[in-house]
Amino acid sequence: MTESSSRRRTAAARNPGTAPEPPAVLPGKATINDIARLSGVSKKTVSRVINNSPLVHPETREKVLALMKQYGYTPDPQARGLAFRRSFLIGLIYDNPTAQYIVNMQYGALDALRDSGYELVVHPCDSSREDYIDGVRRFVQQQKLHGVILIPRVSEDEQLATALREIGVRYVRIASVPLDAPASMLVTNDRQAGTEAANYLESLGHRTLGLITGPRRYRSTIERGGGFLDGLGERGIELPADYIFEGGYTFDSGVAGAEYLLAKSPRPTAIFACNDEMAAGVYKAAMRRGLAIPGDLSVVGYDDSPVAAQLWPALTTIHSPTRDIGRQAAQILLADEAAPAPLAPRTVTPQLLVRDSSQRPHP
Amino acid sequence: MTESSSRRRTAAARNPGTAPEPPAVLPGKATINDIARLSGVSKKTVSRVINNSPLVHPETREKVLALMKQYGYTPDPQARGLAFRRSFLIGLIYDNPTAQYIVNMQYGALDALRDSGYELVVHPCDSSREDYIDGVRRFVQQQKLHGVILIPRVSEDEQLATALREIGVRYVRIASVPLDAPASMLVTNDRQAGTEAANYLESLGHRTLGLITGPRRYRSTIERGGGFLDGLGERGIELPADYIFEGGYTFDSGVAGAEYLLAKSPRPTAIFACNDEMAAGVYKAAMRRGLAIPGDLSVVGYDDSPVAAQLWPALTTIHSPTRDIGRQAAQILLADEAAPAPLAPRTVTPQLLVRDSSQRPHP
DNA sequence: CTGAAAGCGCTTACAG
DNA sequence: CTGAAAGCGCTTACAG
Repeated sequence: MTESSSRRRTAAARNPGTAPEPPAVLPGKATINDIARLSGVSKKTVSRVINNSPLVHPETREKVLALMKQYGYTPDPQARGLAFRRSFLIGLIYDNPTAQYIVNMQYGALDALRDSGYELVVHPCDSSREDYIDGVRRFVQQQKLHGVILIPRVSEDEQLATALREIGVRYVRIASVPLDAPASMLVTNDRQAGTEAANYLESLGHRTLGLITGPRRYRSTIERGGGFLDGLGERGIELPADYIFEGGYTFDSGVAGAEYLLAKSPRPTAIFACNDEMAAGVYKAAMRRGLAIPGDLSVVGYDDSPVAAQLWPALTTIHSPTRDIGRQAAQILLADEAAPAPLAPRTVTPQLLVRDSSQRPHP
Repeated sequence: MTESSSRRRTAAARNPGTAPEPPAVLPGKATINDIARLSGVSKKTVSRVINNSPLVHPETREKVLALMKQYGYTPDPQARGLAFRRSFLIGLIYDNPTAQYIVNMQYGALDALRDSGYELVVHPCDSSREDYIDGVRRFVQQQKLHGVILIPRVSEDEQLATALREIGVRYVRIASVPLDAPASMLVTNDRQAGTEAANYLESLGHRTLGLITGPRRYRSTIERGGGFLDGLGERGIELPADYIFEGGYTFDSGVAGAEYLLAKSPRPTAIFACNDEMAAGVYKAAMRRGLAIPGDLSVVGYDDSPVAAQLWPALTTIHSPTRDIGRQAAQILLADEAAPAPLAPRTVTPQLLVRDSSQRPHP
């Protein structure tokens, strides 16, 4: 009864022997001391219950759990954090990908964090700046994060991964190739998805195709475009180098790529753009030339961003289950550290989503 | 020297008299005790420096500040939080607005939080659920948030605001009308922007116009659409009720609204859609009918979402400085509580952004 | 202007 | 299986 917090308590709570505890909530929020006193055990035992220690008698556990529930007790994350020397926060680190991608990732991560006591802290950064890794390091150390999720393109940066390893924080890298130990990777099989796009267009009958890639320095570019070329190759179609345009994942670069490709002879009957923004640019270029989509030109994008459904005709594209990926990433960070590491990285394969921008070419 | 942390320190650090302190970092992170010991004051004085107390001798302050800098010391937010009984986290609470809107808001808020020691925690929720306020309450109380930012539509919910007031957490509501005390409001003058759209279309010469609104239950709908009607009225144009369609802020509702309006006689020569998604739907309906934009139909949207620039022709729309709004919202939450409350709410007026989807009507 | 003591709500290390 | 003591890194309340 010398615990300071007991001063705030009601008389009933102070004299556990006199009357049954009222189900009413305590004034102010209950603490571990309150639960300990009410259940007649030490706070260390309550702590064991909180932390799922096996070293608690089942009956004791039940009693403590019941009281915690009755009083709506949840441990204070700050106090736990101080004692644990780490917080109950997960960081999401990214450098300016699509808004929808970020948001879906956040929803997914939060799906996994719900009711876990963990929360999500967002940290956008500019990976083109020399000192961005310092910024991430400060963020992680200052907040003593429990773990971080890295999404492309920061996920592709080995220097960042090295810095995080030095700090000793756990992380998950979401990328299109296994860049790290399986336990800290979540692979999106962009190559396979690119192949699927190729197979689909070939099966429609297209033989003259164009490809608009992303910037060469991104792994996703290599995988998406490479998979597309693989797929065509397997089906006996060789895409000449001058039917490949390196875009910048922007709308304008999509316009430029399409202008270039549509001026070629023979003109491609189908274009695969490695993201939807560039595919929207292809629409613009095609329409300006009076080419009908999909009548004169089939277009396939990548990402299934909001614009894909809002273009007319609606864009055939590759759908990546981003929310699900976010959920898995957070789950990996929450998983028991003692669990055995997986032998192979978890892998997700995006799927082709056929809409209205693709059909057989003119005979 | 009986502070436990001193055990970890180097001999040099333990004997401040013997040699000048090395600029080298301490093993592990420096704590308030280290800084206190090194500067020869009590940790309470260091605490005063941290908290900008005026009750510190300038020389003392300088010395402490210098040591803090030399050792890269930053106070532990968890420890401060535990002692302060609140955290250094700002919550962003929202219910499924546009991805770009959320992301811009996050960027803006983080602009303001940079180097402040505060971080941003995101909390999407589903305001159509009965118990969503409980979820927010738990989030705020559990994390002992320093403040929260509410964006539409949760910002329009009086019950939520009441619950937050009861908890005693500060909040900023971003909404199109002043729903609360000026100190906790950030108003986007959607009405004025709607009027601007009307003035613009009238000045181009349009006399037969159509309006596609959002759901009636949103304040933004009332303001955007109302402002548009105001603007037309001021210029002597009365929009008949059957030239107004209540949409749902979705692409499909935009299609439906345009199908309806374009079937009318006389056919409107211009349509104002209260968000860009619905405007994209107008494009689809117009194109299906073989109507050229802007030749046969001018279209104005609202939001300046990514799709606006990616449509063809590029969409004339209303641009709201969302990132700036996010920055201001966070600044309000960080501002000194002792500062005098503003007499009028801060107000931001979105601006018309003319692109290629609007021109004079056919003669 | 400065400091010693007690406390915030938890956990670790040790003992039984 | 359980607990008393000390500690995590700060601040409050009090005293001078």
